Formats: sequence, structure tokens, C-alpha cells
Amino acid sequence: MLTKVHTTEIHDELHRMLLTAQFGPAQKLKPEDLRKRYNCSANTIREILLRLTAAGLVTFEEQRGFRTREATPERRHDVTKFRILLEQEGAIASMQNGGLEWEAQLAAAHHKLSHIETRVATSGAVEDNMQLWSDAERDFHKTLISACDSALLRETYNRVYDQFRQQMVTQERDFGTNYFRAIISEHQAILDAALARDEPTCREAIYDHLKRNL
Amino acid sequence: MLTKVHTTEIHDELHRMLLTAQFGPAQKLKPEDLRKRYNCSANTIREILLRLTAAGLVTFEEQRGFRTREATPERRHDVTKFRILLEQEGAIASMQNGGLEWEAQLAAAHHKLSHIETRVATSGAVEDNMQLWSDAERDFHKTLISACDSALLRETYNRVYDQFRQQMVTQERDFGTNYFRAIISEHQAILDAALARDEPTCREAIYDHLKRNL
DNA sequence: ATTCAACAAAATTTCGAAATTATAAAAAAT
DNA sequence: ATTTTTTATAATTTCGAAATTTTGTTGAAT
Repeated sequence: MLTKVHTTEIHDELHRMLLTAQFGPAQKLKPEDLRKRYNCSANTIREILLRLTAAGLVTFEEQRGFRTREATPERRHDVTKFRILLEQEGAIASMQNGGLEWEAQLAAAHHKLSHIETRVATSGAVEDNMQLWSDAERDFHKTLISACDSALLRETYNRVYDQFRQQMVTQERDFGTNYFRAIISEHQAILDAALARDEPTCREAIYDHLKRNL
Repeated sequence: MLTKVHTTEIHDELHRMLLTAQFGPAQKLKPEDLRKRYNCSANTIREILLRLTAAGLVTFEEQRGFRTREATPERRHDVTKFRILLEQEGAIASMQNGGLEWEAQLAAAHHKLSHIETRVATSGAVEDNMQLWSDAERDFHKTLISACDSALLRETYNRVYDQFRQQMVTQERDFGTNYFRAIISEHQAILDAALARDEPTCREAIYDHLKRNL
């Protein structure tokens, strides 16, 4: 009898681990180890790793297995630059296409995010709120471009956002209260420009928010 | 004894078939059929289809298998718009970073392409030269952005180019001599603007080349 | 005639193991 | 001592089949 396995759950778990630096950069991901840890077959692990490769979080070389992506300044620069391009284009398209519903969703996402960021900035409890902040940050940026009419751009952005996050957490940067104090106003600037439909200002706000990673 | 199978070759074969409309739009890709056709295991087919899903040429739904992508005007529009964005950004970065070597490669790729296009436009032998033209066209556009400093943009462009091609061939368009007569000058305009480092003109030339698919 | 349930057939997913290939270690040759 | 060959070990890929889920069909109930 086959023990029921939950491929999706293992996938999500590994995905989460990759975005919280539970593995080192360019670290080998051994199917045999993972197989034992999750009590499933090597094939299932292989399929999951192939999907994570498609997401850009893992690299694959024929006959030599899987690795987490490298974390280098060059790659961080590349991912950041590309994210800026996609987010600017997506945000502007959203500003042109989005209506009241989009504005409301963006305001809501920002409200949540700024609440968490303020709490972290004042209390200093970074670790405790990391996952919460992480989800809220992703949601805000995703909502920003959500009214953009290109499904392909949105899909691509989601991939790139994850890769960006992977670079961030892997190259341990200053995630102290200073960081959170700084980004509160940056997120506010993006929100304001977006709702005001001020395209050049929004472009600039997105750039200013991300330029520290270039 | 296991009969040696060539996963890569089957993959490339299916990839080629997807880009030459050997399957209908949104057609189910049955692992069992493919397994028999290529004389390999269902698992191997599954792995290949997962890779093609990562490339964006195939869709996958849990427990209900794989399908070729749909071919709709909306999707063609989306893919075209995104391709224009990536190609414009990539070309301009190439013009800024590329040196003599890049110029030479671009000139070479264009020479090949225009030779084939002229032959097709005059002889009318479209079918006979389709694969040849297809490879040359891809190579020209790929070379155009090859000196762009973002590996991520280049990777993404390659994926989107394939998806664009898939839409083109699936929605049978006018691939007669008229088409080839038209694009000869369009490719020439892109080349000229790129070598002249004229950014606005190059942007426009890329748009003009692709706008018929919007 | 339409809807629903029960069953049968087909397709998908997962497994455990065999076969292949890469990697590491030891031995031999320069 | 360094390089090359050989051997042993480990990892990857592929298979064939079992288990699961979906899809299609038949027959009963409304």
C-alpha cells in the first residue's frame, strides 16, 4: 500500500525554505536527503525540484543534480534591475487600467503593510514578524501591478519577485529597525503616486525603493 | 536491461513540434500516447512535459494532465506586447554595451536572415525554407539583445520569443510571399537603427515590426 | 426528459528498484 | 611529487507497475 504523499505541501515547504535562506547559496539539494526527510520517493522530490527550477529558485544541470541559486552581487543587481523594469511597467499599466476596486485593494494592502512595518520599526521585534511582513510586502507589490492587463507580465513579475527575495535573504543584509524605518516612507511614496496617477513620480518611487539593491 | 533513452532528444523534438503547430491549440498531450510513440516510460514523458510547462509552451493542471497552450487573440496580444517591451529594453542595453564584436555578429545574423527572406519572397518556396528562416529569425533577434547586460532579461526574452512563435504558427496567419516582402525592410530598419545607436528609432522599428500581431 | 448514483474504464501520480553516469579514493605510472 | 588509471562509492536517471484520481457510461429515481 502506498502512503499518501502531498507533493504540493512538500513543494510549498521547500519554496518557503528557499525564500528564508534555510539553504546556503549554490548548495546542493540531494534528492536522497530530501526523500528521507519527507518520506517520499526520489521521483517525487525530483518533480518538485524541477518545478522550483522553473520558478528560477533552483538550478539544474543534467546528470549533476540540483542546487540552490548562487547569491552574488552581480545576480542581485540583475534581478533588481529587471524587477524595477517590470514593476514600473506593471504599475503604470495598472494606473491606466485600474479602477476603484484596484485603488481600494492597494490601499488595503498598504494599510496592512505599514501597520506591520511601524510595529517592527518601533518594537524592534524583527524575527517575530518576519513571515508576516514578508507576506504583506509581497501582497502590496503584487497588488500594485495587479490591474495591469498583461497576464504574462504579472506571471513573470511573480517569478522575479521570488528570485529577488531569495537574493535578499541569502546575502544577509541589514534587516534591522533602520531598514524598516526607511522603507515605510518608500512604500508610502509608491502608494501616493499610484493613486494620484502620477506616472513619472511612481516610476521614481519604485526606483528609489529598490536602488539600494543595485 | 534498460534501453537507452534520450530525454533531451525527445524534449527537443516535442519543443520543435510545439513551435510548428503539430498539435492543435489547448490540445491534450496524453503521456500514454507519447510514451508509445517514443518508446519510453510515462515518467520520462512527464518530466519532459514539466520542462515544456516551465518554458511556457504547455499548461499543467494537477490531476488533469498537460495541454498545449490556448491560441487566442488576447494571448497573442499579450505575448506580443511583452515581447516588444523586452526586445526594446534589451536592444537599447545592447546598443549601449555592445562593441565591435556584437556589431559584427548582428550584421552576420542579419545577412543570413535577409538572404533567406529574399529567396523566399522571390521564389515563393515558403514551406521548403520555413525551418531555415525560423532559425535565422530567432538568431537575429536573439543577437540583437545579446549584448544586454541582464542574463535574466535574455532568458526571459527567449521564453517569450518561443511563446510568441507558438501563437503565430497556431493562429494560421498569412505566411505568403507578401509577408516576407514586408519584413525584409523591417529587419533592415532594426539593424540600421541598432548599428547607428539611434535608440528612439530602434524602439520604433521594433514596434513597427511586431505591431501587426497586437 | 433530467438528474443522480454506481460502476467501469482511462489517465495521472507515486513508488521501489534497476541501470546509468558522475564523483571520490586508491593505485600505478611518469 | 604530479599526473594518469583503476576501482569503489555515491548520485542521477529511467523503468514497469501499483495506487489514486478523474472521466465516461449505464441504470435507477425524480
